[in-house]
Amino acid sequence: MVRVRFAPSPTGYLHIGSARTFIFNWLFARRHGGTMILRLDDTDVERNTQASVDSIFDGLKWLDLSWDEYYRQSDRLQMHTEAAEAILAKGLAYRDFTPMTQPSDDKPNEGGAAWLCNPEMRELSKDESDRRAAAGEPYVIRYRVPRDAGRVVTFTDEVYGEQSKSTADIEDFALLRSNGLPTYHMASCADDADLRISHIIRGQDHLTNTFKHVLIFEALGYEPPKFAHLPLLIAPDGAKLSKRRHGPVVSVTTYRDAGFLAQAYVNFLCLLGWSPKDDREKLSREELVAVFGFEGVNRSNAVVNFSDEDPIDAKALWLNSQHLYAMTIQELAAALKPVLEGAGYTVEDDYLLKVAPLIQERIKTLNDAPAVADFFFLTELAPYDPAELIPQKGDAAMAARALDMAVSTLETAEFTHDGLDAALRAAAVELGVKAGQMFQPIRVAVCGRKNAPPLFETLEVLGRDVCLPRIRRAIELLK
RNA sequence: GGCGCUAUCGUCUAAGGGUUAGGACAAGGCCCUCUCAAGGCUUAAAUAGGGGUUCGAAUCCCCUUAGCGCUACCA
Repeated sequence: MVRVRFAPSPTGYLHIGSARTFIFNWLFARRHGGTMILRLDDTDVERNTQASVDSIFDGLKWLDLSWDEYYRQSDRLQMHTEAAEAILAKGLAYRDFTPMTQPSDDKPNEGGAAWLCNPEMRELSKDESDRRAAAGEPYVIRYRVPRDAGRVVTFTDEVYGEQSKSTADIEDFALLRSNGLPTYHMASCADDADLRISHIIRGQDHLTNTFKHVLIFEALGYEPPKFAHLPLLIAPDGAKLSKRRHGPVVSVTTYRDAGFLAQAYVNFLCLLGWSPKDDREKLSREELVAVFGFEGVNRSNAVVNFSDEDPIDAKALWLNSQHLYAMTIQELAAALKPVLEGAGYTVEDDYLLKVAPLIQERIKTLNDAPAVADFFFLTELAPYDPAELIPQKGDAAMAARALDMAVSTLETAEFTHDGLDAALRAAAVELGVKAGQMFQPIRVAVCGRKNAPPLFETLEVLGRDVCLPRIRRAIELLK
């Protein structure tokens, strides 16, 4: 039975790297008919915030990612503490009464040898330890990492393969803090054991921590789950993504607010550090579930490509456009409606259904829609430069003639794609100008700009009652 | 400093002993075309460096270099 968990600590917004970790867990669970667990690792009371919890839920909701079970570590503290006490009772851990060092002078062992343990505390007699604890002296419980036998801790990572580390290189890490709260290592392992997690899928920054976790599982008398570590997402400068250094690009809500489709963003994130091993780039959620596996996961960190000028990875944008093109008109219209309304336009469903196909392959994000489709919704066109009405290799007089001809043609033409096509082309021939020279002034008159969807469809959707006044107005502007 | 991990076009990646080292994004060009897109074709662009092993190495081994991670009573 596959049971996986995503265990963020609620100390910030939902980071895109965290989102990717959730997605890989989720994909793995869905692929194997397993259980997805969301667990808030909130043992650090100093740094947890409700705002962060909200941001995590917000982000996951937008990405449309679900979970089957939900826990908070803060609700399970007693179990963690008991687990730590049990390890102490077994003699596999000991009390360390060393006063907490000041957080200010904490450059970790810079230049020096690795800190392993304080032998005085490690070798404290049980009587002495019990006496001092009973007297109320504060202490932390440390794991007594086996040192004598030259032991090597090993595990097999599903992504990184065989891993081993000598216990001589593992320090006596803390299990329980002097305030009685468990450390991350303790709480995480106790929960993973208690929740019968089958696969721990998490960032590679935990790869070396895993040796400690294997030791804890062992002390707990629990067979360690399988581990799969994921390469990290990093910035173009090689540093890990941080809000302070890199800004909003690290937060998933940024992409939601930029008009991304959740499925496209999920697709993009999956392609960072994982590959389906064929040449597919655009994959639907179902396709991802069908092919996701650890064999496709890379071992080197992936760069999210952004810059100050282009804050969003170009490939993410391209993938989004691919998903946009793949949508049905109904789906597209539904996604577009709130965006268009947000821009202040009144949007009728039937009308939107006709507009949507015309802008579908002209937008890369939903947010592009208001600018691309404005003339479909504006009662009065925004001011434009009348010079735009003048076609290539033409002059104002030619533009005026074309527009005059357009008016008379459109007064009687059948307002369908084919009808307009035939009528306007015939008009161009009659005028003795190229089709493009005829169409360009009309396009600008009707759309207010040179770049727009194909003319006949556009006129058809807009209708005669909107087109004729706009063209007459353009003729005025030309004078 | 110690320990661990990693290294293919600018970026995401494929190839895991024998390939002209493939694809995608981005960039350039051409085609299509009523503009813009979309689409098609195309150009440029990579195995970090050095040693081995082998008939043959991007691929296996070692060293160097670089990057990242861990080295907290953070997670």
